[in-house]
Amino acid sequence: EWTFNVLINGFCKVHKVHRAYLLLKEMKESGLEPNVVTYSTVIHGFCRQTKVDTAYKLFRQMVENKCMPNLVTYNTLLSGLCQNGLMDEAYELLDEMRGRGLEPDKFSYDTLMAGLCKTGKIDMALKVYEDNCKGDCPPDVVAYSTLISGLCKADRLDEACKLFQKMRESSCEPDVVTYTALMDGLCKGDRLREAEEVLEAMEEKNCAPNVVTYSSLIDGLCKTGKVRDAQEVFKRMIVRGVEPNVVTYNSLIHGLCMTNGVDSALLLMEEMTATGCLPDIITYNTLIDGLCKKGRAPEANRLFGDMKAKFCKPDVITYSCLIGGFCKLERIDMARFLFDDMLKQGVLPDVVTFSMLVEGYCTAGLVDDAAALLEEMIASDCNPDVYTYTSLVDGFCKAGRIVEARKLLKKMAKRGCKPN
RNA sequence: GCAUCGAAUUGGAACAAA
Repeated sequence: EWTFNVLINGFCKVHKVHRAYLLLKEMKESGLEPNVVTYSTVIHGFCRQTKVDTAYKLFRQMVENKCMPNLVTYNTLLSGLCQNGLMDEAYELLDEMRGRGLEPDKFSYDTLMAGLCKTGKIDMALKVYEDNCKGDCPPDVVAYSTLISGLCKADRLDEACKLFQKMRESSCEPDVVTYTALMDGLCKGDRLREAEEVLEAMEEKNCAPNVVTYSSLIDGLCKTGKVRDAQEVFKRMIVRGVEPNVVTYNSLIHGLCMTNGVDSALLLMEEMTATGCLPDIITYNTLIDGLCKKGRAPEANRLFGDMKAKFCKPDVITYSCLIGGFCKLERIDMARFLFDDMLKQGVLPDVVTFSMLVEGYCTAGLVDDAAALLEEMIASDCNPDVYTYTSLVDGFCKAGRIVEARKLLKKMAKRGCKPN
């Protein structure tokens, strides 16, 4: 049994949930009953593939087989719901567990708070925290890190700093995740002085920065226009024996692309490959976008070919960047070709893809085609947003067709999209 | 403890400016 569980967990960890599930069935067929750990492991596997409904099916199956879910099982499902923003269902599940006499533990609360932060309900997360401060499940380092990260993402940096302070007063030691979350927020908010203080505090506590800490710092520096400094940090991390990973490279590549350095960025991709760090879809998308923004869509198209040759499957972002790139060059034929190609490849265009093409048609003077595309979009169940409408309104205006522009303005309001 | 929680990376509009 133990052997099966270890093996099943291994398959889940390498994203082979299906094989894990087959093993579970094989176990049953050979007369060995899967236990609560087996089920929880596979449920976790499904949850991390965002297949929550499949996870639920297995959950019901385990109950049918008279295997009682425990706290870990519930927490696993809870996490699956929270990661997918299904907070109402999460609360229901919490009630259900209480009903079965399973009191939520710190894992449950930490999971819940993470879900609330992720869905923008940070104040509710803070409420959970405050209640727990009074109750018998005091916040741990994970709770604090979750909330600090959430406050940062909600642009509430001062509150994040205050909470960090409170944490230290409450004798709960921050760890590398806590420091990194706060430093990341401060960097992105362009409060570098304070970010440095956090790094110094880390050093004092002998808490070593890891690859996430450095990557986050590099990204923050890039996003606030300090690519040179980011490059210095990149060198420093290597000196200190922390190996850059694909995220580190991607951040720097993005920074270079945004600052006239697309060619250096391309070189950096070569360099990463040479050091055995393989580019992923984000690397390719970043570079394709960088080239497109510089009016170098044909080169981006070649990179698009490279990525496919390396079995990196283009996604909706890849296509959107390319479509935008060719629209910018007013090569609307090529843009449309790519749009049809993505449909053929089974990649669904989203509101961004459509909007770029609508804009492309407009700038190429093909306002009627743009209007037709808007209809096509609605027909394919993709809701236009302010961006889409604004492009088309602008297209009509620039073509001197003010009456139609006004009509469209009314239409968008009628469709529940408020003009800004 | 054979299973559950927290931190980093990619795409779109108008106006103004050139």
